[in-house]
Amino acid sequence: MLYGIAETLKKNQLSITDSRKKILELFMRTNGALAHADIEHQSGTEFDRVTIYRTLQTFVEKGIIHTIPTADNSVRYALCKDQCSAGKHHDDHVHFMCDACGTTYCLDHVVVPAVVLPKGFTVTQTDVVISGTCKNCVQ
Amino acid sequence: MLYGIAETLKKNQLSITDSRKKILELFMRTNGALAHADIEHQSGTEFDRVTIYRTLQTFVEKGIIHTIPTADNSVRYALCKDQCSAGKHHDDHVHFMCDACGTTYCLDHVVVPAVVLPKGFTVTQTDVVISGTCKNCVQ
DNA sequence: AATATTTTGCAACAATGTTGCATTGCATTA
DNA sequence: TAATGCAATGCAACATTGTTGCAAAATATT
Ligand SMILES: [Mn+2]
Ligand SMILES: [Mn+2]
Ligand SMILES: [Zn+2]
Ligand SMILES: [Zn+2]
Repeated sequence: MLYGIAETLKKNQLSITDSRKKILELFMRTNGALAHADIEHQSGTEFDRVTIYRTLQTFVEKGIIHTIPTADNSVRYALCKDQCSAGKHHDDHVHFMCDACGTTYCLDHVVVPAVVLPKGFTVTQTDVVISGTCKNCVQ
Repeated sequence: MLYGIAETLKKNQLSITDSRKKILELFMRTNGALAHADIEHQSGTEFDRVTIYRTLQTFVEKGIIHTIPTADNSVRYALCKDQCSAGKHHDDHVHFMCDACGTTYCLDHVVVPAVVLPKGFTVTQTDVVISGTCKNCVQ
């Protein structure tokens, strides 16, 4: 189920470069979502901002990571754990953002509830974003 | 239930200025959410960008409008129809964004479903953002 | 009408994101 | 393994979005 770094890149027909390896590795060892600034500071090497933008965009297109909508409209990314592929994301899980520590979690086992809409509305995608206190911040 | 423009401003201890009147009026006659750019172009008078930012911020603080999280992380605002007040929002309704026309709806009568989270997680706020095709765009 | 308080517009800045292009690095093939 | 073609990177320049300080203007209060 879990693939290595080079393996994941190859499987998605991406050439193996230093930035892609380091950024993907950071996602794999991180518990929670990452913002652009996190990647800029924690990826080990100092990559150009533009390179990071382009790498993230490529990963999203290939179905390696997904973006997360947040209540404060900050952009965050997390690894896709489902069977996502190029152009087709299936990340139907709930996202949780802790008000105390700021961590954003993918709650992969919490299924998004079905919502009944008024007549005439067709659903393509449902995003559930919950904020509150996480399991590490309760006292 | 529906208050006038000056009335709403007074009730929230806001002085009645041209920008606040025009921007609040725009919200009241608009069906759906507004982005900063919409307000800049449709408020009738050309207000400074900064004035618009500050007016929106004030309205959010007073509970006159609320922000809407979107899948594409664009910032949108809509009138609060519930009993929101300074510092306390109660906009527990589902938001819908049409992929065809771009309109963002507050579905005031669609209640946000309860979501059961893992042990240790405490919920403060649940946002449900649905995208798809709206009632005006189905063919 | 005079005064005190708020709000506005401007300028300057910060943060975030995009594009074009020369240089560099990766993958392929000989 | 060396030569080649193609893709990715870094840099510069720019665009968009949002923030802050401050003088001038507008609003509220007396
Ligand atoms: Mn996720
Ligand atoms: Mn709403
Ligand atoms: Zn936490
Ligand atoms: Zn529509």
